[in-house]
Amino acid sequence: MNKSPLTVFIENTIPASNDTLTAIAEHFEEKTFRKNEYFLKEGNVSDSYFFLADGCMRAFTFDTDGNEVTTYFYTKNRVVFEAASFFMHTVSTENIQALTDCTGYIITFEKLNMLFHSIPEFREFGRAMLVKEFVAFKQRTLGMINKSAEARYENLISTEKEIFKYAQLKYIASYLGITDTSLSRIRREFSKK
Amino acid sequence: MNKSPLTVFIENTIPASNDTLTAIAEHFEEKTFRKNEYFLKEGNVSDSYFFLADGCMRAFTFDTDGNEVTTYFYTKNRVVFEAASFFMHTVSTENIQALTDCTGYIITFEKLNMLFHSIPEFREFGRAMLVKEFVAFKQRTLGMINKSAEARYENLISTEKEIFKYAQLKYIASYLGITDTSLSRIRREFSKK
DNA sequence: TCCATTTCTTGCCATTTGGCAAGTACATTC
DNA sequence: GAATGTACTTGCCAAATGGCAAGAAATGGA
Repeated sequence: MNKSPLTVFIENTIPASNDTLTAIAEHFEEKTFRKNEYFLKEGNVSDSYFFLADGCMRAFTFDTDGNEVTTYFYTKNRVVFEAASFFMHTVSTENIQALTDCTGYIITFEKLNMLFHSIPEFREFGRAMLVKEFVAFKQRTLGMINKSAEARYENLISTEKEIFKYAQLKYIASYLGITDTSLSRIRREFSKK
Repeated sequence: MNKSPLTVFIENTIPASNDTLTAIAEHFEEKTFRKNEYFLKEGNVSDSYFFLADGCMRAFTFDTDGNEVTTYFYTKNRVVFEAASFFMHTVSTENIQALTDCTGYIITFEKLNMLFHSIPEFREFGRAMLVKEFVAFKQRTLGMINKSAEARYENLISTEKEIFKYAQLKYIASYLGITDTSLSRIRREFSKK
């Protein structure tokens, strides 16, 4: 079983010896999701931490009018989990669904906690992953403010081109906070340039 | 020195005995900020954790066009710190400034860490405060999406009325993601109802 | 391969929000 | 209390975005 992308990811979060990294990685299990399958359904607790080795997922929720709103896209070599639910053990208001067939490595909250206790170097990982998620989320959010829809689109396509390969435009539109109609028009203007 | 609001706040984050709470509170120092004084300036590291007993502060940054954007308002009985900078020890891109004269209790990152080690019950506080911040930030953000400016305004005035007592409308406008002109018009329509 | 379904695009027009500039209200200072 | 400055409001028009419906393109079965 080749877990190399996983160990690289762990190493980027907290430095550790190769032996330790391998030992940690051993506790993850291979896991696949089929296209459209749910990683997390709202109303449940997000109690798994999933390293996405290949494929694409999206998180979404519903606004007050009942419209689906995509809140995030997960791509290759990133982890998938809903931090608020995961760390608070509260039910999630978000859904996470596979946009393509996905493969990766999964571990439960419980097992992860066990590892924190048994492997000292790994202890800081829990906090580090939380901080990482938070900072990324905040930057993403602040980077969106006070920009036109077109600017947000250009930013997304230049930084996350992969998403456009897998996600429907209507999902991308709601992620950008606009309608699919508007996104279509923005793309037309953009392609003229 | 009456630190009661502070101990109540700590207790709400992690349950602990009264003696422990008092012991923890003892390590905070009284601190005041004058109106317009900065708690944090961009380019510096947010290394203090400030419990705001009275007054109002705001966080702001600048968008790509150089316009000031208010990102948060801090009110009575909440804590003030910039989580990303605080936990990562990186320089902050945000400013935090007092909107009124403020009083409260402050503690440094270093001292807080010391307390985590010396008071076992307090250990989880660091993680808990991070999770709390994250969840609050995420809810705030998601609550804003796909709502009209007027709906965002109505939501703010009903949940955070206090802010309107202290903050200039132009700050509130940029927090809501609109211009002061638009906010003024929204308020006119709103007051007709 | 053909049909049905879904996704995406487009035209038309409505609504929301912004930009600017002028005017008003309010506060501060001398 | 007059002068100054800042915050806020308003009118006018422009720009951005949305809503709807129809059509085009892509996709997925059978």
